[in-house]
Amino acid sequence: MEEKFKLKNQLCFRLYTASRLLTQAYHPLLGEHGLTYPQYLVLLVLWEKDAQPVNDIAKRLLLETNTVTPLLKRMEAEGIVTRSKGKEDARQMIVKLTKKGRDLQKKLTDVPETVGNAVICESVTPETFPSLFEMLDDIIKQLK
Amino acid sequence: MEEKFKLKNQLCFRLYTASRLLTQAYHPLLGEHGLTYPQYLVLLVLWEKDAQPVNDIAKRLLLETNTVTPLLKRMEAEGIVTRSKGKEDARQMIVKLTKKGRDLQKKLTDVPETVGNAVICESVTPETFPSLFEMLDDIIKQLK
DNA sequence: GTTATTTATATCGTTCACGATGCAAATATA
DNA sequence: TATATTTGCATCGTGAACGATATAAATAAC
Repeated sequence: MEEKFKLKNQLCFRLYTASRLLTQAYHPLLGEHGLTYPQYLVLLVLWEKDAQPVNDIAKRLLLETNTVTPLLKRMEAEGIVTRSKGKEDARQMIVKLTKKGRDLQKKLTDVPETVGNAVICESVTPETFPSLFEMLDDIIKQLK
Repeated sequence: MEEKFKLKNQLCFRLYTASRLLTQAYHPLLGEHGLTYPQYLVLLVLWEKDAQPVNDIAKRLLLETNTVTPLLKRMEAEGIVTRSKGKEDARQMIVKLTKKGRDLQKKLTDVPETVGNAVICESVTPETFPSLFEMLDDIIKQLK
C-alpha cells in the first residue's frame, strides 16, 4: 500500500477530526443555553460589532450566505437576534442582537477558558499556541 | 469587549475554518469521481485493510455508526463497496471494496500530492509538518 | 436454560455546509 | 432613461454529523 494514502499521513483528516472533537467540547456548554457552535460563532461576530448585514457576518466566518441565512432565522426564532431590511440598501438584511443575545455573553463567560483548558496537553500549551495559530492562519490564508 | 471572545483568539474557529477550506480543496478532485470527502476517508481506511465491519471503520475515523451507516449505503449504491452480514457474528455488517472501489486508488493517485502542495506556505512546509501533526494529534488524543 | 445485559447496526429528527438557482434592488452601460 | 449587469439575500436539494432511540444478535448472569 502506498504511504501517501495512509490515514496517519493526512493533514486534512487531523484538521477535520480536531475540529469535530473541539466543537463537541463546546456542545454541553452551549446546549445549556440553546446554542449550537455555528450560532456561537455568529454571536462572537456580533459581540465584536453589532448590527451587521448578513454578508459581513458570512464573510467574517468564511461561510456562504446560504449557510448563514437559515442559521440566523433560527436565532431570530429563538429571540437572540433581529433581522430587518437595511435603510440605505434595501437588499441588505441587518442583523442585530436582542437583549437576550447581548446577555448571553455574561452567561457564557466561562466558555472560552473551559474549552481552552480542555485542549492543553503535552505539545499544546499557552507557549505553543502562537506557533499553532500561525500555521493554521497561514493554511487558511493560502486556501482562501 | 473582552479579549477572550474575539474571533481572532479562538482555536476552534481556526480548526473549523482550516478543515472546511482544505476539504473544499479536495472537492473538485473527488467530485470528478463521484466521491465526497468523508467517502474518500472511508476509502483510505478500506485501502489500508479491506473487509472491515462498520464499527471498525467508524472507530478509525472517530465517527459514530449513525454517521457512517448512511454514508456506506450511498457508497454501496454507487457500486464502490458491498455490505454483507458477518458469518461468525451476524450483527456485524462487513464492508468490502468492489473492483470499482479498488480501482479508484489508481485514479486518485495524484490527489494527496495536489492537496499537499496546496497548503504549502510560509510557516507550513514539509519541515514543519511533523510539529503541526504532533500538536493536532495531541489535541485529538486529549479530547478523545 | 431462561432472563438480563451488552454489542453492532440502523432509523429518525435537527442543524449545518454548500453547489445550483432564483429574485429583487442597486449600479453600470448604452 | 431604458437596458444590462452586479450585488445581497433567499430557496432548494443533497450529504454529512450527531443526539436519541430502536432492534436483533451475542454474551453474561442467574
